[in-house]
Amino acid sequence: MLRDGTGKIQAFLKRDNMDEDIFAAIQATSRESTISITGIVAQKRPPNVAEGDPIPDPEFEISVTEGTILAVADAPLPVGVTDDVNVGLDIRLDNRHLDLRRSHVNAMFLLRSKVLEYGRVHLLSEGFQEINSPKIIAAAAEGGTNLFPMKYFDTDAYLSQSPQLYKQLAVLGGLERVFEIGPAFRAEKHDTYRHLNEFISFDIEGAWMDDEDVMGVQERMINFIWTEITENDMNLIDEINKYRISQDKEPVTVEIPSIPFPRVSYCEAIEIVKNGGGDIEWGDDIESHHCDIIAEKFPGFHFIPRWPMSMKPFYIHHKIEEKSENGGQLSRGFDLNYGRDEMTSGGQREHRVDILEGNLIDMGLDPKDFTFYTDGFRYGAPPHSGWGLGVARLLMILTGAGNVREVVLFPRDRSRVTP
RNA sequence: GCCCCGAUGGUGUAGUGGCCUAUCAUGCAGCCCUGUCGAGGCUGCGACCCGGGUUCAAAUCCCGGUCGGGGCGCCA
Repeated sequence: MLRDGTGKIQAFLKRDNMDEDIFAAIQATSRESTISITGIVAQKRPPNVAEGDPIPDPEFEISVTEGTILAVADAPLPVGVTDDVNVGLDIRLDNRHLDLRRSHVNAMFLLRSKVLEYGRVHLLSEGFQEINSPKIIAAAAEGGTNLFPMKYFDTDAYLSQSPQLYKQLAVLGGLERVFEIGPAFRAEKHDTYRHLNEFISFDIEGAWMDDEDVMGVQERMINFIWTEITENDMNLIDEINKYRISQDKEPVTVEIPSIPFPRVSYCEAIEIVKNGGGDIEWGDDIESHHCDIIAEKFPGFHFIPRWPMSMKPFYIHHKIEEKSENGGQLSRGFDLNYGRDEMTSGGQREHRVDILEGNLIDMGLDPKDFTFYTDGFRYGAPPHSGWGLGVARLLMILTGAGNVREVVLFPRDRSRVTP
């Protein structure tokens, strides 16, 4: 059996058709060795089937006349490419180059490429342009998460944890609608199925748009991706499902999510969690176990808009008249969840520099420490909004992967920096 | 950072104090057969994470280490 990037086909060897030495060499070579063959493509002899059973579609094979062994594979293989045995994720990742040869793994990465392609196509169609922002930065672009420090010649620098500031500066500069697909680095010691220390973030930012506008962009983009996959790429889903069925796992289905996605405001979400028996109060974060309760009612994509301002970063916009029933200030920040998992966080940004500085003070921060951010807003700024989406998390939904590591080529987590 | 769990041939596993010179599958080696088609048959190869301890006896119990898994926090 031969396999290359485009599929697999059986090569039929017969002593009479070829040189005896070549026949013996190919017969004797190890699994996964790389060979080149010359031969005639022919329809296979039909298999014997029991009476009454349908005759399968004709298949093709190559009747080999010549061949060369290009590279011999060592044996045994550290991970079986065609073996029936299940292999642990850690061993697979140590040998990712072999793991990728497994057809369902290969299919997952083809699908990943398609998701990025369709996302791009859709954003371009809505007038967004692709940008690239620096990943080496001098200071935090966004509060909260820990940064990886690095040496930049003689000064200290960090790996960027978000393109947030730079995509905003691009919008302020008049690029109006921008998006970026790029890496983000977070020095958090988390260890879960949905976190990595390096991940690819799908980010957009648009001028003259509010939070509702960019939620619209997002749901249309996701709807477009799902639609295109349904129309063009079900062969990849089938390949994944063939494997899943062999492992007694439920096959994945691709159901195009209808738009608009439900909006479950933060205040409603709190009520749902409370009514579902969760211990939560207005002003608390909605934690994973709370999301489980919400997901019972909203198992698919759903937005959670209008978080309390106190829980969102200083750069999120708020309208002073938008308060909760208990008088708490609401914001224009939102999340997009799928079931229990957070896919996106975004919102309308604060474009007024005096309010930006007021937000910092309200949060107990010193505006002097954030001039790298606020200085960009001193010369006029349009209202604008945006979001960041975890690409691997989206892929988890489509592929049924239980871990983001499955859909990231060479994942970087707390305990893995190789290969 | 917190809580829980695990480590047996290359890979995935069975085994909870003596029945283990350790199970099964896959793999590997050799042979036979074969238009077989991720084939079939036979024979063989290959493992109890490391260091201490308890015990007449440890894969199995205890302690420490290393590595890994799951959950939480935080987030995308």
